[in-house]
Amino acid sequence: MKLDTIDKKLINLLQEDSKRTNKQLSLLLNLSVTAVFERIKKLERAEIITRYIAQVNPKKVDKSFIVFCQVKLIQHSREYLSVFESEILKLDEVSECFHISGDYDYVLKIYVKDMEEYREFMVNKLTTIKHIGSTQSSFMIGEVKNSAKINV
Amino acid sequence: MKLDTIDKKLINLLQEDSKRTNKQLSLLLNLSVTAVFERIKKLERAEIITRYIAQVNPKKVDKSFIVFCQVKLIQHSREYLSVFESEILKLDEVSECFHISGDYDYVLKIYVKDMEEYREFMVNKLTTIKHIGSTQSSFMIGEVKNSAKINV
DNA sequence: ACTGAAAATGTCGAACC
DNA sequence: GGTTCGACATTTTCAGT
Repeated sequence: MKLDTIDKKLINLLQEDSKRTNKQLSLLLNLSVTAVFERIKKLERAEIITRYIAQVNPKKVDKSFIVFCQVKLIQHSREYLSVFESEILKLDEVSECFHISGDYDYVLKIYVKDMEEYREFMVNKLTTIKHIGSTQSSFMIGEVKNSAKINV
Repeated sequence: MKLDTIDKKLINLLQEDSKRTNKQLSLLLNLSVTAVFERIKKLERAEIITRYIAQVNPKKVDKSFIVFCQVKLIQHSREYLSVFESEILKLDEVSECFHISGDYDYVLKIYVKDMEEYREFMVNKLTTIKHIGSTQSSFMIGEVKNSAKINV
């Protein structure tokens, strides 16, 4: 699907705040309410906008200990990869997991309450997964930018 | 604020799909529409739910080249940190940036079109920032999990 | 893409358990 | 804390042009 300037603006606006009403958007974009409505539906149908979510403040829900954990497997056979990946999907603490190039195979973003809970997670969950070679954890000290936005 | 089981369920549901209507939520939670409405307002007022956003498919908007870039500064003085951080905020390609412990100081999540655009970004934007010691880029090969969710 | 109108939801007060 | 009821405002949705 081809996107014009208005589509791009609309996508950016909805990535910042999806609770804006079509009326508000229509004013920002100089369109009618219906035109906005139709553009959004088109973006949804084209799966350019995939979903709408609420964002939660980790500090207020006892998940302020945030860790980036890199994982290396002992081998890179298809089987090892898929065992690891399907186990990761089951772990609630893991919010994101990406297969990456470089020294390590995966990077995980993990939300827990504190170091103790992280230790529990590592010992009883993550490192019980088969075929893990090594891991390296980086703890989040501060959040500089967390836009969750792809600027188009 | 103290959260009961229903609050937690509600938070998880809204993190998965914030477009659910209060009516749908009321059925899922065995509450009245009004009760759902009031709980959500309370969560918003308490800033437990901070905002609502649309998620975009990077492949459909020409941003399928995703990079985790770790950055090390040459020194850790307050001044160097804040110069770096304020420069990062200006870069549209950087969706997320966190200050982390460990070998590197920061990790960045970057969305661009392709390797060429990434090279442009590195040469003309990122590495022109003062006080950067070294960087290390990991390219995303695959997405295993991208829930953007904090399970409570 | 627009206008206009119907249908669905959101919002909130009141009375009550 | 929870409920139902009711009413109005707002928004979504869709015909027709």
